Amino acid sequence: MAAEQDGTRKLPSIRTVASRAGVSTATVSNVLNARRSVAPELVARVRAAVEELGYIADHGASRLRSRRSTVAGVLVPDIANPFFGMFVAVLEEAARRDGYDLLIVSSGDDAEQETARLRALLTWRPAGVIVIPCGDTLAGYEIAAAAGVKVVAVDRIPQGIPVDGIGVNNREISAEVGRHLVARGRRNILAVGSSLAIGNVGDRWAGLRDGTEGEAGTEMLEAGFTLADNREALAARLARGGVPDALFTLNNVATLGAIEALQSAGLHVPQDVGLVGFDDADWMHVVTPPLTSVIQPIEAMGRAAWSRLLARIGGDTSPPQQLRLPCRLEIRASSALARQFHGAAAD
Amino acid sequence: MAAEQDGTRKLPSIRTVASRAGVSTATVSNVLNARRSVAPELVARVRAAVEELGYIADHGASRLRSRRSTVAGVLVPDIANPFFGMFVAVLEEAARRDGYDLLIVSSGDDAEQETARLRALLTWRPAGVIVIPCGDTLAGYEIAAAAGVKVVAVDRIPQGIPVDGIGVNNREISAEVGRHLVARGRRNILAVGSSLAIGNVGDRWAGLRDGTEGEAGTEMLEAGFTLADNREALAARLARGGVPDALFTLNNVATLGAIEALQSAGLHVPQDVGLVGFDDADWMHVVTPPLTSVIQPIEAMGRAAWSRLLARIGGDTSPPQQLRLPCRLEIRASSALARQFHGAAAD
DNA sequence: ATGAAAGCGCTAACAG
DNA sequence: CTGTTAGCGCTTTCAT
Repeated sequence: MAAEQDGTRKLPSIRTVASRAGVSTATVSNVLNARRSVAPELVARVRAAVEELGYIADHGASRLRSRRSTVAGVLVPDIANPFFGMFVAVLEEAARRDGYDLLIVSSGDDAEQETARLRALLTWRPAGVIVIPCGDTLAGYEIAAAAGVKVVAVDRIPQGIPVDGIGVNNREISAEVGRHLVARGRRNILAVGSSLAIGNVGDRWAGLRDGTEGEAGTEMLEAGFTLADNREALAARLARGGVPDALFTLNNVATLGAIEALQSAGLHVPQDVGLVGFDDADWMHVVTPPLTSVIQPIEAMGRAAWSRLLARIGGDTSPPQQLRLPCRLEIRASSALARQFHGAAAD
Repeated sequence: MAAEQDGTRKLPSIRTVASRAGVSTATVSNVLNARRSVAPELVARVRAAVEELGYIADHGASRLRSRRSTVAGVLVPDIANPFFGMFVAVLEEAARRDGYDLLIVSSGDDAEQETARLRALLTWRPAGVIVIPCGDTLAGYEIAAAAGVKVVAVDRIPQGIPVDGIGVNNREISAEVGRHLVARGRRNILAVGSSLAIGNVGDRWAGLRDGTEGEAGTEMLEAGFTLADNREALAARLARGGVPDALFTLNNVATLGAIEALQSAGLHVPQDVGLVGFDDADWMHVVTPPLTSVIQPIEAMGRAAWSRLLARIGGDTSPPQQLRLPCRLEIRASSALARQFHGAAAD
């Protein structure tokens, strides 16, 4: 826990500024927050004093008295995952422009941690919280609700809870992936995702079946959350035989794990196995072959999430909204026709 | 700025808990913070009241009165960059275990933003700040110092400022890269980094020259901070002719940009050009060919940074320490011996 | 338009 | 061991 802070020099407070400018603390506050109009001369004196003293207002004290918070919480599964990192970056930019700072915490895809971290966030009395839940039921939602803290869920939209949700058209775009693979001659598709306990995974899996109905066999592999888990789960599946002629990896970790497992198994993409990944990343353009992937509108999601939260903070009491933003399927060589490549290799 | 928060139900305060438990607020505080010993029975009553009311202490108010802060600031160039994302993840884990929460902000590799964001952090009166500076002079350091906020610099260690610094052995490991490339028959090495204004870049460049002295020609290309900048700067350089027989990319963005530029130019790795990158990432194992890269001890850096900061917060007033952690050169195929291919004219 | 004073939720100092 | 009281830095009445 926090240790003593003996080195903390006493900072100038609003009182220091007030006495230096020869005004009351109320006037300083009004100058700094532009809430009531103040005579130009006093404004100048206050600004000068602030400058000379290097005064920096204490947002905590300000929030305590005014009951207005300018900090928002962000809860993501893992800040080290580039997908979430990019999302947080967008969020930060948007929040900053509206004068908010961000408390960012990770749940590690663990429901218990999710609740614990959410509680930790609430101790700072944020105006709102943007959360990418672990599962389909936002653990600890009631706590936030009871605290009057606005919640916006992103990516994974929790069921049966009255919160705004921002997600993508998982099922539709996955159906498109299914049709694409069928059109490329794939007849035996293995979907690889973390866990069907996650709605997104279920939707993507369902979408794949929509798009392949009657045209190709499908199979689902729940491969866990870490890179190592994914690699090993798929390796084990491939070792069991009945190798599929296409893989649809349902998130970026699964995609990387699949590439590793395929390389270990000596299977070639796209000749032996076609590959389409959900989530795009810069490196997917430069692997051999370049990866066909579903590009999520991360920036739009971040901006939408923030503007929704801001609206709620501002008092919007309309019914919970759910927004599904469209993804785009970027077709590259990893899902090309198998025969094309066989022919090319033979020549 | 912050809007009204009309929806904010009034939360139970420490007074609510106290009256429900039939004790004073001081006793509640003592139970919750374990600062003074309290009779077992009262402890039980307080805990029960906390539970029933769903009480969550207000850290802001607590900090205001106690002058002990349990929040730390983190300032990185870009949270979307996986390198920084991983670093922040390590930091978060370490901080959490010590009861601290993290305010995370990005500077966008812009010195002006760096100062602005640092100021924003200080409004929350953090116990300390961990910063990865943009350049070699931590803009706005005085502000933090004046506020008595402890600062630890990571990755890029600022010069002429009395702060603790955690970095890596850039020069030594880069010399090793140089020797490695020479041993693999490379005689004409191009280093690609963001800008020599950054000490790390300068050190890595110097290290390369150390390791190649008299054995190979070297050249430095300052390619900027974004992926697009890097790709284009290198493409332009390659188009000018005099193509080198090896590239040493000085950070992960440069590495990706280099791969893209080489692919566009139709140059093959390692036949035409050998490639070694500073910074490792999971995807570098699965590209063709796998990339030789310098692995930074991110986890150790994060932990060292946190423990340094914690020590300072705890009152450590020893002279500023600089820690240089060792990197490891992971040799893969991208820096293998060039075959008898001769696309690259070593001039 | 400005100032004086109260009080946000909490903990520290002081009594008992 | 426990309660009472003051006050952290700020914003907001309420007077003027």
